[in-house]
Amino acid sequence: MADDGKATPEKKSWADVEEEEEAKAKAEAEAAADASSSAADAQAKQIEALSLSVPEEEEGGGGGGDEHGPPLLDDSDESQIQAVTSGGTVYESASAFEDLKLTQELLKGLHDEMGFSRPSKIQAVTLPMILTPPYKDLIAQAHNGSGKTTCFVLGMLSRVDPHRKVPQAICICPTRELAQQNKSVLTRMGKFTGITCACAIPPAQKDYVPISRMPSVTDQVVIGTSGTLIKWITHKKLATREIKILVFDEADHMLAEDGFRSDSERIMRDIQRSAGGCQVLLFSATFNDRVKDFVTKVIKDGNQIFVKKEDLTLEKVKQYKVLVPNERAKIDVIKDKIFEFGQKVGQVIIFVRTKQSTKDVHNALTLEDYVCSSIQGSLDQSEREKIIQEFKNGYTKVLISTDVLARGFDQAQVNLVINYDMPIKFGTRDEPDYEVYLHRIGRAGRFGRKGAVFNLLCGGTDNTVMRKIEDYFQHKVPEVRNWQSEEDFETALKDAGLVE
DNA sequence: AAAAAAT
Repeated sequence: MADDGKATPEKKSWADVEEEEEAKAKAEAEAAADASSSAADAQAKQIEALSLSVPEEEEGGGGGGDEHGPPLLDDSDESQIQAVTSGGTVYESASAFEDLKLTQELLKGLHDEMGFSRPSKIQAVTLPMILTPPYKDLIAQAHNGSGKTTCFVLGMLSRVDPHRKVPQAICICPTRELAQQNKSVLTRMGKFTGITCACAIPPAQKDYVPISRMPSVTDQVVIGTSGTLIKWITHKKLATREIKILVFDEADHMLAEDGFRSDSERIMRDIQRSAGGCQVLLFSATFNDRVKDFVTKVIKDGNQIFVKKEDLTLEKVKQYKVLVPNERAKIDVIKDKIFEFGQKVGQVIIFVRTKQSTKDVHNALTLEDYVCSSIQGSLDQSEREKIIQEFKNGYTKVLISTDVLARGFDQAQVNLVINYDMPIKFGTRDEPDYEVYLHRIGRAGRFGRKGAVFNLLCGGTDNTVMRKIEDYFQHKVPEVRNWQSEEDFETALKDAGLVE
């Protein structure tokens, strides 16, 4: 009966750089002139009650790999959110997938293949917005693990014509792993529709074929990373003429981060030119003020859903500080505490700051016969896939990773996250990367499950970073009193609900 | 002092 969290794969015209700077300056001016009616604020419908209400875990019985549906919405009034949005259109929140005029094939995929019974809150609110003509753009923020993937996957599956063998939907992701994961969700959900999906990521070396010899894409949906998508478009392997819907997963990152931003702009411009525009969906758990301001200027007339940053931390994922005297002690904590307790409870991801650190930590642990694996973006593609596969299979329990897996990676059994290094903004010493922090801890507690996070802090800088994070999210993080005490760790895991 | 994406 104490069987917890079996896989529920949640399952689930355009500004130039200069214009953005201009927009930023303008926004600041506006904000100064009239704080109460800045354009972004006025339009944003802050739906604050969007946090998922998840039933207590009540899964019984074993059953390998069988999947549960998403948590049911409460039968309270809360489940009936009415969002009045841009253009005055009123959308009725969907209390059942049946309310959405989906095809029988799609409903079958949702119920039979995915095991979903009813929409999660973010799904209930956004799906009508996505699926009701006129198809308006959407910027949607919702908590980690709350079911965003299903929103845009269902959006793409509903809007493409299965009978036309031509690309009609594109989804852009920040990492290859996320692209593959999203493709896998879409393929499962669309199992009975006949819709197919191509994954636009660089091939493993062994599968390499020159782009000139690659056949044109005939799949209705293409999900990929920005560089490869651009490559396919440039070489006329991916026609954008009939694209009806364009999705940015982890949109704050894709639209605001250097490198990604220009790629994203490029793809939007291509579609704008050849297809005359299409519905654009932006999804992420994080949109900081700066990015929110930017994206609301890029996607002007869309519907918007935002969550206050103070409401973003997941209640069921307990965070802790662990003060250690030196770097070496971090390894000891992993060995003596995390391997001791953590991997018995579920799977563990250890986040480090650099690629080199993944190797260092991995080696240090391997030297002492601890079994783990590590991943970072410089590994060969086939190696990356193998490591992910082994982790998703549950074959490996402890995975050391750079921020390549910080966003979107969905593995229900992960209920423990270790911040071996705290995330800091590039070029700074003690300025936290709040978004990365939130995404990392969101790897635990998928779909309302319980989880724990241990922040390993060594020295003044780490403490400063942690304190700023607490202030930012207005969330006090308790301390594990003694890093050497087994009891203290056990108590923490008990409080988190991970051990009896 | 950087993760990521890709040529």
